[in-house]
Amino acid sequence: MNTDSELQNPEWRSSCPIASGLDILGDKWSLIIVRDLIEHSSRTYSEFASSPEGISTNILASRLKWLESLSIIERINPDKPSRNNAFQLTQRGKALRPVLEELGKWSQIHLKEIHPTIVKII
Amino acid sequence: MNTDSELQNPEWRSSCPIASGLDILGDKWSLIIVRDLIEHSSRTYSEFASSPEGISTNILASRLKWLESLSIIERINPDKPSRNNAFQLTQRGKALRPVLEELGKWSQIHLKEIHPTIVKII
DNA sequence: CCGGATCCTTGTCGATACTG
DNA sequence: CAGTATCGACAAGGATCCGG
Repeated sequence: MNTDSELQNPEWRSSCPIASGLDILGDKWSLIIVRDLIEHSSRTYSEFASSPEGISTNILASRLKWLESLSIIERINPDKPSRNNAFQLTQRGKALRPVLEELGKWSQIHLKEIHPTIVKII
Repeated sequence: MNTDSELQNPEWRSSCPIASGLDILGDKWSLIIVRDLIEHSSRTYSEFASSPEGISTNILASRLKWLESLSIIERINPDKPSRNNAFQLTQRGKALRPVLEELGKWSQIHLKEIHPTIVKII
């Protein structure tokens, strides 16, 4: 998904909106990052890393770059870098909330039999 | 995701519903299969394979098994096998429709600048 | 033909160690 | 603290083969 050359240049499998959304967000981590930013509104690198799902640092860095290049997230302080410079959702990112809400609702209803300890978070 | 030993036995990263939904559906192909079954209500192996996204046959077979083991899809004729035995959504699978609708809406609005040929399908 | 299984190559993931 | 480097494991993709 994210060899440097592909940053900001996704490969579209088709013109279907659903497939195109999955071209960008169809992996195990991107929407977890968005979820964290819906819950907390602002998050640093190490706060992402401490989420219970346990993303590893290289994957986290690559996903943050990816989502930033797509204007789904942004650095709160665009210049002066790194150290304690947290991320937040853009408008485009905030608009993903209904997607995550519907997914969360579906999971709570339909996964509780096979995943007994599932609980509401968002 | 789908070594034989893991069929029907997903690994849950956390108790968060969103993360759990992504544990099952967070890849590039599973929701494409669900989308096809929302559009067409019934589909054979080769019909899936002919969708514009171009899934390869080994990935398709593995995802169909995976989704079937999770009772998201099912064979229309449970016994008498294979040959032209199409798949359909279960209730659990049909309940994913709002998730796909929200994703499709988001993509149409927010991806059209970077993906000019995006069009509505579902 | 259709529904896969198999083989092989390439790419991506993920753990851990390390650096500015 | 915010990443990058490295390396092994595994998944994706393409091509081809096979049984009914």
